[in-house]
Amino acid sequence: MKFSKKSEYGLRALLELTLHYNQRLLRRHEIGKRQRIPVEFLEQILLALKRAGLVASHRGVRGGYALIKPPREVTVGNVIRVLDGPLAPIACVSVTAYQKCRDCPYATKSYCPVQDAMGEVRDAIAHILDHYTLSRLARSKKVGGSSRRHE
Amino acid sequence: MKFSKKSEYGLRALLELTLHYNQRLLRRHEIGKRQRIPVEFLEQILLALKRAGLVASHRGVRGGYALIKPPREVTVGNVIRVLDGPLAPIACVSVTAYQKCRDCPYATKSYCPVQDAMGEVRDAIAHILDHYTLSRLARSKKVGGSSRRHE
DNA sequence: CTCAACTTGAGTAACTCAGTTAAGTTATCA
DNA sequence: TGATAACTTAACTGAGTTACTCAAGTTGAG
Repeated sequence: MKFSKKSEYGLRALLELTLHYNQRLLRRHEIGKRQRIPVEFLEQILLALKRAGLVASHRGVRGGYALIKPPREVTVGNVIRVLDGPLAPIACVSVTAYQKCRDCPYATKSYCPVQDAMGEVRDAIAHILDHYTLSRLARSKKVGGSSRRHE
Repeated sequence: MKFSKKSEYGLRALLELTLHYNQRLLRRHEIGKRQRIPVEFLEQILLALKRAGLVASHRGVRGGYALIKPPREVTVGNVIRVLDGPLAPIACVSVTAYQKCRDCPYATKSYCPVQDAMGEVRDAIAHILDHYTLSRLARSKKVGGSSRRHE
């Protein structure tokens, strides 16, 4: 039950692009240095985000990357689905990538206990991440309350 | 962002044991057949659950496995943490296995945007799974509402 | 004292993750 | 127009994980 580095780097890269939204292009090297992401790996990530229509790139000496959708309209859920695949913890409760379980004794029945529990989890994750926008991410400052939980 | 087969099988095995709680021992072969779990793999899972104090086993001809904690006191969260490790989607928001991010530019600061979002997710997952008990799992019948979502 | 069960550890094929390498293509500016 | 600094694309790799399988035990009821 983990998100990949790809998603984490992707979010941090988009955060950087959000901070310069409508201002200027950022070179991958610049993003990589500021967010401490290996540049060649970052490349792959930006490419995927480009194919998904979230960022655009310009080549040449004054080239670079820019966010092309308003930060308010891009959610963390969008980003993670592009880079990590569906949010659902098991395929049989996925909304975007449903797959029937093979070899599950409940697959042919009208209910499944595990599906029941996992469905709730999926809904909760999706509800949070599909409402968490890049602009909110960019606004986050000192945390108070439940984060920084150290233990 | 996936739970492993191990967790899924583990839950289904415990479900089977829940149905015979305080009644009789179940042989691994019996559990494996009814829940369609490869017996040798199931073995490993039951062993882990035994070490975690959830089940007990008897050897010999009339041996088998039994749940030793009341189904009402065992949660899906417990089980998944035993079989899959911490629930948190990234280590820096884990309550049970916190680890500082290496090489994150925010690691030394007093806030982190990604941590913020992921912390919410962790709390939501934990809240659901730490309240979902085996007895509830065993009671689940025909689903109505948000499950069986097919798409 | 045997046989059916559990116990333990080691092994493995397939896959995924987190990058790296290399060989391009484009666009700007001198 | 040509050097150069950027992006583009695909192939490759080493380490680790997943989902098992195999083999050689140990235990205890009958």
